[in-house]
Amino acid sequence: MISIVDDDWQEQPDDLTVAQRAAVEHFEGPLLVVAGPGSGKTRVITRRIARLIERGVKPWEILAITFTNKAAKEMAERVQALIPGTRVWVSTFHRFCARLLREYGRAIGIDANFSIFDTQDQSQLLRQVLKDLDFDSTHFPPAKIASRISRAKNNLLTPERYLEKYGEGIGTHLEAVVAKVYPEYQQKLLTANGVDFDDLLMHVTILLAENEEIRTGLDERYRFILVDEYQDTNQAQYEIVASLSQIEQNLCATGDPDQSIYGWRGAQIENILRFERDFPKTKLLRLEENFRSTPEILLTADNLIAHNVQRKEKKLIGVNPNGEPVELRLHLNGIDEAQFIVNEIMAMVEAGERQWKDFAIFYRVNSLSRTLETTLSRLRIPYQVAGGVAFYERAEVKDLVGYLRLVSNPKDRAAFLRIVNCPARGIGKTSVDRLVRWADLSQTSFLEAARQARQVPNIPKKSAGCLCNFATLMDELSQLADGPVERLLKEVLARTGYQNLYSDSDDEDDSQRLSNIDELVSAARLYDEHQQSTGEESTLTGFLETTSLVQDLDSLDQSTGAVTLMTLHSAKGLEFPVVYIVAVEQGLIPHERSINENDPRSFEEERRLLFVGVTRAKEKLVLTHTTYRERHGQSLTTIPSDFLLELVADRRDFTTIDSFEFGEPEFASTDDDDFGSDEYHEEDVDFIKVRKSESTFRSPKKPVFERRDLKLTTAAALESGLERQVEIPIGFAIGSEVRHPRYGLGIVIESSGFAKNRTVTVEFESDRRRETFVVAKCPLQPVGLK
DNA sequence: TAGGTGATTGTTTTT
DNA sequence: CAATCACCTA
Repeated sequence: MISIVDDDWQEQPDDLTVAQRAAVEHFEGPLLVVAGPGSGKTRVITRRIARLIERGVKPWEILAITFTNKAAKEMAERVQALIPGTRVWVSTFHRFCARLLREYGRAIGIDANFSIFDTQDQSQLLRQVLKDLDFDSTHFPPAKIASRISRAKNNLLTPERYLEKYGEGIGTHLEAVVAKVYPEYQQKLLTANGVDFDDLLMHVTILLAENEEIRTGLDERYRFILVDEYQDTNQAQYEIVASLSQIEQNLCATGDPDQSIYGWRGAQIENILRFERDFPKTKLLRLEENFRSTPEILLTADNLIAHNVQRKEKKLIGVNPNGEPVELRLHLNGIDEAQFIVNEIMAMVEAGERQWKDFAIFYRVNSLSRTLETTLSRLRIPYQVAGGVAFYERAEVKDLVGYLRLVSNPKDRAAFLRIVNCPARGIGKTSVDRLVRWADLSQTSFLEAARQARQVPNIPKKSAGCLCNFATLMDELSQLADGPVERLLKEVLARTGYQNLYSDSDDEDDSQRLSNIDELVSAARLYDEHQQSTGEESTLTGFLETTSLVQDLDSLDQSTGAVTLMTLHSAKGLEFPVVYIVAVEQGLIPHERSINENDPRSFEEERRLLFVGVTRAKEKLVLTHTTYRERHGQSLTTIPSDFLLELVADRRDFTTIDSFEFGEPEFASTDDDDFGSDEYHEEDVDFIKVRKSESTFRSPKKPVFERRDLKLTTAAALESGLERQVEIPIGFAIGSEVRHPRYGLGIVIESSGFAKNRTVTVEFESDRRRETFVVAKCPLQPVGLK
C-alpha cells in the first residue's frame, strides 16, 4: 500500500523522529498533532503535504491554513522546495475566506467586488452610526464597540442573535448600546458592499451553513485540510474547518495549548480538546522533542510555563548541547536598553560571529519599537519591523488605495469619504455631510449622490460643481478598471496631481511620502507581473486584497539580511539564533489590561506569550527590563514583571545546572560571595527589585565600549529632563577613536560647536578620507578600550 | 473652505 | 508621544 520512497526531494530519508514520521505518513482520517515549540512542526506539515502528493493526492485537493501570511509564505516555499513545480495553496483563514466570498458571496447578498474595511474604516463607520443613533462617542468609544462587535462575530452572533441575547435590558448598558449599534453598522457595511475582517469568517460560516450545495462542493474539493496553530482558532474558524471536513474527515490539526495567545480574539483552546470528540477516530500524536534551543533556554521556558495552573503538564525534551547562559538584564531606561542591545549586536557581527539576520528583538507593544528603531537607524544597521505602522497604513498610500477601492467598488463609503477631498478640491466638511445625509435618505451610493450633487439641497453651487467633477474623474478612471493595476494607479497619480503634491518639496517627510508612492506603484507592477506569469487575470480586487490582508511587504534584501523587530504575538512560529525580549516589566508583560480583568485566564495567556517569545531563541536569549520606562512621553519608574520574579525565585534550582546563570549585576560593593546562604537569596530578590540606580547591569562579557560616557549623560539628562541628550555621546575629543558603520574606524581631528550643534571632522583609517558630521545626527560611536 | 494652532485625550496583542 | 478635535483666521 505504501510505496517505498526513493525520493530525491526528501532532505534525508531518516531525518525524522518516530512521532514525526508517523505524522507525515498518516494518510486518511483525522489527525491531531500536539507539538511543543521547536519540535519540527512546520517540517512535519510540509513533508506531510509532499507525502500526500506523492501518494497521488492532487495539489488542489489540499487546503493548508496558517495564522499569519508570514507562516503561509514560508510554508508554501518549503513545500515548493520539496516538490519543485507544484503549487499548493497555503493561506490564512482570512485570505481563504475572502476568496470563497468573491466566488460564492452572491448567495448571501455580497457582490464579488466587495471592499475589505480595515480598522480605521470600521471605527469611522461606527462613529457615523453612533452619531446617527445619538450616542455620545466619548462615552461609548468606537474602539470599544468595535471590539464587542468583533467578538460577537467571532462567536457567530449575527446582529439578530446578538439582539436576542443582549437586547432590552438583558445585558449591561454597553451591551445594550452594542445591540442597537451592531445591526445598523452591519447594514451600512452591506450598503457599501463592504466587509470587515471578522465578516470574512462569519459570512463564510453562514454561507456554508445555509447553502448545502456550495458546502458539499467545497467539502469534496478540499479533500485534505491542514490547519496550523489550531489552539488559536475561534468559533467561526472552527465551524468553517468542521463543515469542510464532513464527507472525508482528512483533517490534520497541529497546535500547542501552551502557545495559545489569541484568547482576546475569541480563540478557544477548547477547540483542540474538542477535536477528539468531534472526530472520534482521531489519531493523536505528540511531538515533544525540541530541536531548536539550548538546554538553558528550554529550562527557562519550562520554569516559566510551569507556573500556569490551567495547563496539562508537558515537558520540553532538549536534544542540543549546552550553550550560553540566559541573561536577565536591567538597564536605566529604554534608550540605554536599546543602545546596549544594538551595540552588542554590532559587536557580534563585527567579530564575524553572527549576521544581522540572526537577531530578533521582541516586545509586548508596538510602541516599544520606536526607541529601538531610532537607535538602529542612527547606527545604519539594517532592520525590518514586522507589523507596526504597516506600509499600507501610511496616509498617502491609503489615499491612493482609496481611489482604487472606489474604482473597484463604487459603493465603498469609506473610500469615498477618504478621498473625496484629497487632495483638496474645494469640497468642505459640511457639504460632504449634507451629501451623505441625502445619499442615505435616497438610498444611493455616495458616488452616485456626488454625480447628482446639484440636486442635493443646501450644497453651494461651487461645491456641487466640484463634487460633479470628482464623480466624472472617478467615471473616467473606472474605464481602466479591467486593465493592469499599475496603469490605473499611474493614471490616478496623474489625474489627481498626487505626484506633484510632494515632488517639488525638499521636506524630509515629503520625500518619504514620495518614495512610499513609488513603492506602491512598484507593488502594483509586481502584482501585474506575477499574475501574468502565473497566467491569472490581473484583477483590481486581487491587488486590493493584498493591500488589506498582507501586512508586511517583504522588500528585504535577503543577501545581507537585517535585524528583525516584532511583537511577541507575531513572533509565533518563527525562530532566531539570538533573541532579545525587552521591557519585561509589570504592566507590559503581563500587560496591565490583562491583570485588571480579574480573570486568571488572561494573566496566564500573558505568561504563554512570554513563553512563546522565549522559545523562539535557538542559541542566545536575553531578557531585559529597565528602571525607568518612557510612556506617553514621560519616564516612569517601573516594576519588574512577576514573571521575572518567578524565574529568579527558581534560580537556585537553575544553579544546579552548571552553565545556567543570569548575568550578574555590577554592584558597587559585591563583597558577599556566600552563594549558599539565605542572604544570597535575599539579595537576589533585591537585584530584581532595584528601582533607582544609575548603574547599568552588564552582560558577563566585556562591555562593547566605555559605558561611563553614556551613564554620565544619562544621569544629567534625566536630571534636567532633557532626555534627548542621552543620545549624544560626549566622548568625541580631538584624537579619540570613533567608528562609523559605513566608513569604519577613524580619528577625530577637529571639533566645534556644543550639544546639538557639535560637529566633528573624522579622518578614516581605511582610505584617509575626511568627513564632517553633526554629532547628534550621525551614527558615530566611540570606540572602547581594547 | 482650507489649513493651522493649541488643547485634550487615550494607550495590547492581529487578520 | 501620538492622534484627534474644537476652534480660529485668511
